[in-house]
Amino acid sequence: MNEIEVRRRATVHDVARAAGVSLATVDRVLNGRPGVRPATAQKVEAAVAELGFHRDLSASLLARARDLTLVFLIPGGSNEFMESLAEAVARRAVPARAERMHVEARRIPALDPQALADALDGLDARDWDCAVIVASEDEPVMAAVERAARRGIGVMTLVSDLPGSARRQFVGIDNVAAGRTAASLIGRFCPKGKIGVIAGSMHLRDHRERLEGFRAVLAKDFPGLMVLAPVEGHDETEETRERAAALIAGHPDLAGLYNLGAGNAGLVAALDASHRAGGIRVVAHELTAPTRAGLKSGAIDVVLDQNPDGEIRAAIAAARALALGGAGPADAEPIEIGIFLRDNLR
Amino acid sequence: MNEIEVRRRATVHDVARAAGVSLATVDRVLNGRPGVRPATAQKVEAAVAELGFHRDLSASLLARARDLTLVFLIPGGSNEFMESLAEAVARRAVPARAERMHVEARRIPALDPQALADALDGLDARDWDCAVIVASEDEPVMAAVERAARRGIGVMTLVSDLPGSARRQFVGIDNVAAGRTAASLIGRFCPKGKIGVIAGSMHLRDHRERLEGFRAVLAKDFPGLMVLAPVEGHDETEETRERAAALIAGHPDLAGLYNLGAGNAGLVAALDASHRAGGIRVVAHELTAPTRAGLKSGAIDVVLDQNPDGEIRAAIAAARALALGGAGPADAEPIEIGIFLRDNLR
DNA sequence: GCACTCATGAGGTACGTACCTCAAATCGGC
DNA sequence: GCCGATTTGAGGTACGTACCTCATGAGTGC
Repeated sequence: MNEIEVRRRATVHDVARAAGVSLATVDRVLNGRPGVRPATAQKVEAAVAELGFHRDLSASLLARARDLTLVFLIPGGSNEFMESLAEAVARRAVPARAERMHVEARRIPALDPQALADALDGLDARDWDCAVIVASEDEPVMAAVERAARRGIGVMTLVSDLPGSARRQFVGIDNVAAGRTAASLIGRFCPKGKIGVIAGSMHLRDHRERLEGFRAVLAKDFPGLMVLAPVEGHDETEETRERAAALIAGHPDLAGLYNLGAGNAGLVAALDASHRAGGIRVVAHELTAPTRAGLKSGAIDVVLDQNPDGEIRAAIAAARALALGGAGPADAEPIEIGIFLRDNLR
Repeated sequence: MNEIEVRRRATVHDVARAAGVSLATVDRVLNGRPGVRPATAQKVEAAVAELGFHRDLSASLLARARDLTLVFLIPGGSNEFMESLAEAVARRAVPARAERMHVEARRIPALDPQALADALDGLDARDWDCAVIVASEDEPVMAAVERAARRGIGVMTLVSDLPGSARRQFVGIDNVAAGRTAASLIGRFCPKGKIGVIAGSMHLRDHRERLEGFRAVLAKDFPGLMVLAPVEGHDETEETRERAAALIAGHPDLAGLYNLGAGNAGLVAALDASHRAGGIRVVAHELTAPTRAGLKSGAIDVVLDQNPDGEIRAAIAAARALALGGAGPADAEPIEIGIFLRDNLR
């Protein structure tokens, strides 16, 4: 069709020829099998680089009897967004199967670093090619990621990143930008007054980043607003309700509320109970049943959303890319931050 | 790993056994080769349905010497969004190649039904599995889609749909919802006054749908606003500038402006020249260089966006699904409408 | 019931990779 | 320069589908 089409993709045979070794040796190097001298391995790697060889995933998955396996370790609890992530995994399982991928979601205790580490440690590298975690930034998690990577399991982070670890890729939104957007909306909505902030946990990097972006824009562009110290609702409905109720009751001049974590059913309940819903400008995260209800009733003004289906799709695509390239981080396109008002609910 | 994993996918061999025919016959039926009695073909199809057989795309593409080919026929002209679609195709060409797909973008004259029809007619079914068009709703286009489908080329529509035609799938946003969202934003921004509307062409279904949604919400929720008759800028910079300038000059009480087509560089130029930028609330479509500039300068308040990369990715995925299933429309997930203010530019 | 066409079966090769076996070559140490 | 261990080569089969040939089956018209 054109010059690109004419030029055949390089195959393992080409690599063998270019490196001056046999097919078996190329295979040993590519699949990390033992019994190859470093000097020979280097010859092969040089040929791979020179030819721009990339393993043909279709053929590779066809030849292995087994599909590419990918497990999502998703926090449990009353966090509706995590629920929707798990549902998205289930939805994508069917089409993924057509692409020779087996994807599965497992729920683990939320905000429990040791439970996440244990779940990672429990993965057998013979069964799983890749694991996707919603990371909290804690030492046991870092160490478990390291161990999994060493066993040959590619670890990716979803929603909340773990930079500096052995994770191969992060899939999620720019949380600093999300916080900044929340601030710029709240700032336009509220001429003056106090702004309350509710987080899930400061151990979650995504929450810390949102707070950082939020504070930065408010401080710079809206000096008339005063940000209260953030309180933690641990992403649970009831705890978030209590924190929100306390904020509302304790500050009669509360102009805005930013819940950068989950537990939005509790937030809406507290707003409704206070009879000040509609008088306080509220920005929350993730389009779920409670935030939809809040938007419709007017209790919530804006919801910032990271499309769970899109994230799961991106994670699955990234896993394929990892399996294909073997090497460096595939450049994933960033997930968009969705902004939802009552009128553009999907 | 679990019961799904254990249960092998059905193969052509299984289908042959279940239908009580040979492999060759199954192959003839699946690939539409001649020489099969209708009764036999039906037996095979029944077996396919019963076993839930789906052709293994990896193996299929491996066996055909040729990659799956997909051509995007994208309007040319000064329309920046179309430009970004073409760029997105080029970007996706590389990863698509790893999935054994050849994708290519061709530019054709904009708003020229005959040119589009000719381009479709010029596609050889031996070279192209699938074509993606940005359709205008005109008879020559409908007929050409019909002919292409008859030749065995799967046609999909992008951005603007062509219902009732032989197109297999539409990839794009819900344009009625986009128009409604524009109205609900303009409505909140403007207490009263006249609202101007600029369209590209009323032959484009997406533009008609946006206008429909826009008018419906304004009429229902914001009766204080008066919508002027829409003018056509034909998605060209200069023509849009003239139309916008005329609207602004002709209506000193113009409160809002909705450009539901392209040509935004002209819109911004007209606003700047009028010295009323900032005094008129402006909603436009598609995040491109001119709309970004407009957001930053304050000339444009909100941009509604359909992520071109996401659309191209969805189109490519849909093409795979079509090639795989052969049958009915793959249920594509709808493309999200992005809302961008100055502060959440990505 | 003959010649003929058309439908079907049987079997092969190919795609690019994974994984296996077995023999042969090469290496290091002494 | 010999031994034993390690490294390498050669070649095979398999995955699931596409596409090919050739032979044989069934069906048709006359």
